[in-house]
Amino acid sequence: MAKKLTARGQHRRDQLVATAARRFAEHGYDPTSVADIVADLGVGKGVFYWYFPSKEELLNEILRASQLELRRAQQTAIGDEVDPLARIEIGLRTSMRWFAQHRQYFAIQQLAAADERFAPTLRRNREVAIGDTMRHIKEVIVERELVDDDPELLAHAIHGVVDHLVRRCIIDGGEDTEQVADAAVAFCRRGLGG
Amino acid sequence: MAKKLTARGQHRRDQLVATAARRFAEHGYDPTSVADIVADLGVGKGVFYWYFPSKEELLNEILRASQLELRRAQQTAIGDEVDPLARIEIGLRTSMRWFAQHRQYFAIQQLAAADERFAPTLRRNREVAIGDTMRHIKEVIVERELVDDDPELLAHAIHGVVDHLVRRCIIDGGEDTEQVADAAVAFCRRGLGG
Amino acid sequence: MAKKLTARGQHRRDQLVATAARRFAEHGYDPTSVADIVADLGVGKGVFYWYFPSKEELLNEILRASQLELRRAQQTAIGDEVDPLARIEIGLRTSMRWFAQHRQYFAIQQLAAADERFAPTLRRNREVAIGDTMRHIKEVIVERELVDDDPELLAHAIHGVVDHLVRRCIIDGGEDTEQVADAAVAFCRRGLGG
Amino acid sequence: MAKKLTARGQHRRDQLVATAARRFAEHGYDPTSVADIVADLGVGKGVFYWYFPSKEELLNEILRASQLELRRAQQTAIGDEVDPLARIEIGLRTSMRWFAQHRQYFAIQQLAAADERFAPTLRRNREVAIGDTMRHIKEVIVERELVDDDPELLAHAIHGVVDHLVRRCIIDGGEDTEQVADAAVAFCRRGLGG
DNA sequence: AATGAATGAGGCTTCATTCAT
DNA sequence: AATGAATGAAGCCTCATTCAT
Repeated sequence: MAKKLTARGQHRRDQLVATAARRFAEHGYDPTSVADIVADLGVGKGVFYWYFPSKEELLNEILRASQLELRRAQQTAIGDEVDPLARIEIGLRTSMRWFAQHRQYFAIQQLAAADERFAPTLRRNREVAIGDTMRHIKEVIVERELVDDDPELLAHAIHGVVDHLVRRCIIDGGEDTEQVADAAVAFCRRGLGG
Repeated sequence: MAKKLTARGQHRRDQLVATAARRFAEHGYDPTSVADIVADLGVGKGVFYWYFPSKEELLNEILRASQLELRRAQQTAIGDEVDPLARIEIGLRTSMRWFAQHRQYFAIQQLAAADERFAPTLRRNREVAIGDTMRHIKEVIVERELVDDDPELLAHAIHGVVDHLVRRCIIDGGEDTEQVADAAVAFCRRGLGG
Repeated sequence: MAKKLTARGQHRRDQLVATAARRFAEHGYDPTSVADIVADLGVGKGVFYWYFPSKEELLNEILRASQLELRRAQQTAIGDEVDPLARIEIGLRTSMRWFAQHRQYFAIQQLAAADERFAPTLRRNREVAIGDTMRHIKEVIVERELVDDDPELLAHAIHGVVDHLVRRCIIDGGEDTEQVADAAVAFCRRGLGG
Repeated sequence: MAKKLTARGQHRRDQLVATAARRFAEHGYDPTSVADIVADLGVGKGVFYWYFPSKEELLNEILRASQLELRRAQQTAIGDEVDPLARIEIGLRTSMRWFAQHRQYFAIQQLAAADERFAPTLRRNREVAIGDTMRHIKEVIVERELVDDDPELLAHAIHGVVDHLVRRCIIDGGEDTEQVADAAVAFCRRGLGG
């Protein structure tokens, strides 16, 4: 599937992804042309199609890759923590920090969410993410015998809190990431029946 | 500014707005061409430009008009209610019901939010909406002597709750509007220090 | 051929001609739309086509009418002057004054001269004008026995002087019409062998 | 600013300029569509925009380039001639021959002169050309102590003679270029006080 | 691995003209 | 006489994609 690339080729490819991600985040998907992207790097148009089959597939790949990165960051941070509530807290804090540091990926997700062409990729991403959170929540429910709660709904609620606070408070509002994360953690712990 | 329109003209114009809104909501702004819109109505392309100066301006107008409609619905529902907390509750319930019934406008707002071309219009809309809510919140703060709280932040929080629950629970999740609204009201009343 | 018009109709028609002439002179023929013209008068588009069969025909008419007017002014000024050289001088002075006072018609002639669609009308106009001048010149030639000179060439030369001095000195340069006319007269009298 | 072009690219570009110049000269600027130009060469529409940013800019470029060419021809012809009057004569003859051989550029200048979109470029061109002539005239004035004459006015007069004789006698009238040039030279030498 | 060149469909918009009322 | 509405061809330009070198 994936082409073998030389070190130089991998570098070029990374440059293209980074440049495209920046422009997509700043101006949107359709308003960003392939010509814009390659012009930013000062290379010819052929380069783009050497590394990616199409502009649409590039955005799909950005969406998949960014989620993969975030997920790895979460797994590394969680390590072998045994308390499920603590794992949720770590995951949540990691998400907020990661989006605060990679704002273009947050913007790209918002933009893709309003575009039917990327719905399948986003749906798959969301299912994975919700599944991760749900596993922790189920353990919490078992531990605390909260048999009436729907773990999927709770997972959605947590993601909603993260999503909204990142956008309005951190990105738009410029507030301190750690403080906002503290508030989010407090809210979600209570929300999970603390 | 606004052209004089006959009854027939007003009807055509309304048809164009409705058709465009539906297609924008379903497929996005850029993927919807003016040709698509007029083809849906079986009229010539010139018709579009008789009523609107540009495709971009049409979406701006949809954004402004939809907010105006929602606001009127809220004002009618609030009537001369004197309790500020009750006014907030009515406004919130009205919003959720209105978006549940006019889902295309919700979709259009999401789509515009990811597009720099519509940022000015959305910002103006948001300032008006936040201002409305803030007026009620300030009265609540005075009544309850909650001098430490920032009314603007609280207003944002309330709008965030409405926004998110409408999207994930009502539109995506298909849950019952009144039940979701009950939850939102409960949360926001507690959030305002109830 | 020509429609019977009420007094009010004639007034409307004159307004349209004047408005169109101004816009043609200022912005050119193609860049001036019928919509521009009627909008200037605040009337509907149908009005234009009530009075003129097409935009192209309107410009043709402006060209013919303006030459007719200028010619009448010359004939009135010449009256029954018997000296052919004096008639030429009067015609020349009248031309320059008339163009100085009706600059839009000068601009329209320049513009039409660069447009093949109006070549036939302009050619007919020019033939009439050259013919007028030639008649006087022939008398001069007979009187002075200048049998070697070509009256048509001399007529062209005179028109060239008028044309050029009007454009560069009067219209572009803003110099005094009478002084420029004096110079033109002196030059042409010498040019005719004075 | 200017793109790097391969030999093939430069050839294509030259073809486009030549084709466009011919059509502009024959039919005018607005009546010539980009589709016409590329169809003449049997290439796709995109080719045009690979080489030029817009149709308007192409005409501007033609105006600038043609004046540059003429000016070079004059400078080459003048060489190191020391007599200013002789330099004026050489410049004038070169102009008339050049326009006789490149009639499309003469037509394009006329057409641009009636179009406000090209006024800035034409003004700049004219300033350069008038400046060239003025330098020679000033020397003539110093040599002959003609302190009362305005060099700029005289330069305009000379250009007017060239302009008019080229149009009416050479292009329209089909007369012999050298004979017309002789007459122009004689006239201008006398005009400069010979 | 990369480039400049080319394609051609399709997008937005304009406009002369026509027509029902 | 006049209007608002409509038409649809045509214009300029963009762009994802392909290709020869």
